[in-house]
Amino acid sequence: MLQEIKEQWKSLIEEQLVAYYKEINNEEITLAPLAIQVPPKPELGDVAFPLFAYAKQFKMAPAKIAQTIKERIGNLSDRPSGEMLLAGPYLNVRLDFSAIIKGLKSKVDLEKEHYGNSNLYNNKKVMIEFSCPNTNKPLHLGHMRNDSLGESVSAILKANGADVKKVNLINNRGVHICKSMLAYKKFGNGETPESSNIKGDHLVGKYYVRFAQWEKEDPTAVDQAKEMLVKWEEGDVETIALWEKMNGWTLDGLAESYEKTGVSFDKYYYESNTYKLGKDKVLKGLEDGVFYKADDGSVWIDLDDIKLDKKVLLRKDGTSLYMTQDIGTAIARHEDWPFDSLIYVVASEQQYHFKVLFHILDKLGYSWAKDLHHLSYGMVNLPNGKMKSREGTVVDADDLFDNLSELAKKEIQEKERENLVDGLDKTANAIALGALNYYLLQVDPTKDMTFDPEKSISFNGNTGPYLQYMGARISSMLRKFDEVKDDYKDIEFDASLLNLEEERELVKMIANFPEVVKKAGENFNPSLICSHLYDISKMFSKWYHDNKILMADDKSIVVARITLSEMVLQVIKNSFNLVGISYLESM
RNA sequence: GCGCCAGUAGCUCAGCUGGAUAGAGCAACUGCCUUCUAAGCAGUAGGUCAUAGGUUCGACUCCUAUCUGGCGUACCA
Repeated sequence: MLQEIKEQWKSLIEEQLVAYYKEINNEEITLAPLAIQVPPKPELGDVAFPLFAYAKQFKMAPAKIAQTIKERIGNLSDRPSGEMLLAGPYLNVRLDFSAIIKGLKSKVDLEKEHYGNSNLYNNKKVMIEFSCPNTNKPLHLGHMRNDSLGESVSAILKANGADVKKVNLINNRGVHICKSMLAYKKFGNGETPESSNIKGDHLVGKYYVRFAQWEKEDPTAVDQAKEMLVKWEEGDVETIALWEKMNGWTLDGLAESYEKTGVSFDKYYYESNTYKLGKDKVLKGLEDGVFYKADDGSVWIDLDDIKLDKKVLLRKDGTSLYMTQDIGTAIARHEDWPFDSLIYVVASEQQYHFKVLFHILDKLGYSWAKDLHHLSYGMVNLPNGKMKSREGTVVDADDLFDNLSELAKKEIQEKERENLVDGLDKTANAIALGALNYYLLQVDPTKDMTFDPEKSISFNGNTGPYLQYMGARISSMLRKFDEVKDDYKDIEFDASLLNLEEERELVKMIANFPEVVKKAGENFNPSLICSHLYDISKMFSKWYHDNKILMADDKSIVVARITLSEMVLQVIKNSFNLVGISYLESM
């Protein structure tokens, strides 16, 4: 709606430019397409058309061109609605909003929770892999960024029409897994999550750390872990039994964490199930001459054709590696569910790995290798650098969440809103999660980010709770309106009453929402939703503060403003769904 | 060494694919609760957009070089 009118103005101005040029030079001209921009200040209008680009061809100052075109269009009897404003070299238009608002209202009313959705990925089957924990330790902040991104991008892709399948890959085999097993075997004394009262993933993590200590004392430790892996791949009964027990502990613990943080999957893959397929495919590739065998028996690929070095695919002892497993997993997935696209949400440090993986799959002759995409996200660092488990600087996911929830709870109690809220713990958890997700998604996914445990996640300012608070205030107001609704039965919605600057801005942001969703979908970028969400909330807050809505003197104005508030709330709710923030009716 | 990425206010981040006076939040200071939730609103202060060149009517944005930092280049994942 808004977009169409902008386009109409654009075409008209382009038309007039051509006509004007012909008039003064008596020849045809082809012009570069006119740029459509948004003026920096609302009082400058709603759309801006910069005319710099034509100065050379016209041999005329852009301001002069703008003025002339404005006059020419002014003389036309038939032109799109809106008022032209001259701002030096810019020809701006202040749009007539009543028609736009009406159209927008019926669209939002009709589409409700689907408002903003696009058909960008209609009929596309998109598989998205994220989280992918090791079964040797609990989740930390890095995983949380991964999980937030995975969930959010999934929701955004769905909103853009895709058929999305969320998959997890449990990294439950390899030397590192054997490390915690070995340490447990040596130092565990039969301890269990029940006997120690430690959450399973944390208990296993304890032995992973224990291994690191032992490794320093005993130089044969790593070799022992490697031997264990060989035994594991041979199916040694005792090793497998221990492995199953400890994996079970971790997975139970992880399931609990996922549940708490709103993370879920349509399907789980386990490397223990796919590595063999990977191995087979590598051996097949060896037969077909795609790979080669070194003297010691290890299998390699030469990556000279993509200007990289060589990469090992099977160890000399025959066991498989990360790459081998990922080859098998990808193939298994495409067989299970032939996707149009598979997105791997994995940290940027693994860019090389995926470049090579995609290349290998292509070499093996899988045509869908070109549909694989690595959504590479930046690291989460601490103020003094990287998180290091050995130095105990890892920010544990469970601890972080619990701390935030506790803070939220205190805040509710301090405000004496315990009884006004829909369950103290429930609300506190929702606030903690909203704060966390918004914090992690606000930043451009591709960029590294810094997390300061002391002060990073707050509940004031540009934060999740701020947004939830705006939602709750609108919700509260609408409830109050609902009680007296009958008094307004006969009042019709009059869009022309919404002509304050803030109201026009809110309308523009509502109208713009679908484009934001689409762009976020194109770029796999939830931060775009976040900033739009913050902008509209902030604008609403200012408007709400400065103007009476429910208490406005004129009944027609009440209806107009309530209607606008409803639209804003719908956009806020729909945005929440895309970035993992729960909508709270009261907080 | 080579490859990829980044450098914007004291701190954490935006900056719409080259346009108007570079914006938010936090922290600091100042106002505003007999009015729809003060987890709020408004204001003050804070910038040589790492540096130097180049392209252009116009550069935080594009190009080149330099400096700084991160990551990768494992028979770890």
